[in-house]
Amino acid sequence: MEDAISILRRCDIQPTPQRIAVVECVLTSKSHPSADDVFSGAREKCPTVSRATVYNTLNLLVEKGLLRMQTMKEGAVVFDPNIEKHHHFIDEETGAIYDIPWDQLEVKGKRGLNDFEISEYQVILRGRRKKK
Amino acid sequence: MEDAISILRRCDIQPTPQRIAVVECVLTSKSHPSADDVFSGAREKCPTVSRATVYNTLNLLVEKGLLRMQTMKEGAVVFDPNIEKHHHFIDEETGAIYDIPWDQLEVKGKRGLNDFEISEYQVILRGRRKKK
DNA sequence: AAACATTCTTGACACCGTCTAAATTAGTAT
DNA sequence: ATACTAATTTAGACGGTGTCAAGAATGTTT
Repeated sequence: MEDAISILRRCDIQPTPQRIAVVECVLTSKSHPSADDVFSGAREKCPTVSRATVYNTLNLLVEKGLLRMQTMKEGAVVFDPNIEKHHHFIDEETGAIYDIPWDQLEVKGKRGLNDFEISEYQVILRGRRKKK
Repeated sequence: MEDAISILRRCDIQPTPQRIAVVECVLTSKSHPSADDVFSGAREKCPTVSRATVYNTLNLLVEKGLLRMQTMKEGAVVFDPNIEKHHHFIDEETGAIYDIPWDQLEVKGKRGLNDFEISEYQVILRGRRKKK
């Protein structure tokens, strides 16, 4: 697994201890951390890191295409390290977000969307995850 | 067009001047007002209405099924008076949200979603609206 | 009118995210 | 190494969104 420093270098971002902590945290975290989740995690590795640096770094990573920003939960944006195209399922009871592989849903557009130039899309499903 | 008082009565909500102002505002507003949009509008009809009352009323209306709450814009929830099933298109330049009629897109699920009990879904499209 | 229940307002509060100024750090040149 | 410059980080202030509690106002019942 590529380590945080190489990742940062590959993206022309200077690897500082703070940024390394953020990257390590994002990559090992559950799949859809909020900025605050990352902040807490990064604090453990680098106790002096500030809120502003975490936000700055996350935004940098989004700019460079390492993360996607998703506004799905109320009140807070979440970050998605899965940058492949995929859909999302939101458990209405727990709020958990699950990735749905792109090819498990097929979306077919009918006529009538001529006014719009679509650059991307995704399906957002809501419901309950079955306890198996 | 049904007036605000009848709408409130129909939903077993006591029609007070403040609530009437909120309902009138939501129904005549552009299609996806934020809570703050509604607050500003309601202030014009009822200058003493408070922020808290606007939030309370909007949540009441969502409970009763008169509005849908959507978390699509960053930083703020928007309310959708269109409670028919429909999809959404978000203009990435302007942030404007357009409704896409339900039958203009067809979503077909493949096998593999057995773990999930889907209660609702929608497609979110992003891009640019063509200036015709 | 008195008692009661609803509703509304005000102001305080918590949270998210951004911004700024100042301090620290890293990088470069001498 | 030293000095200089640029990049980065920090702490705290700030604005916006949304919630909450206490009291004031309103309406209803008796």
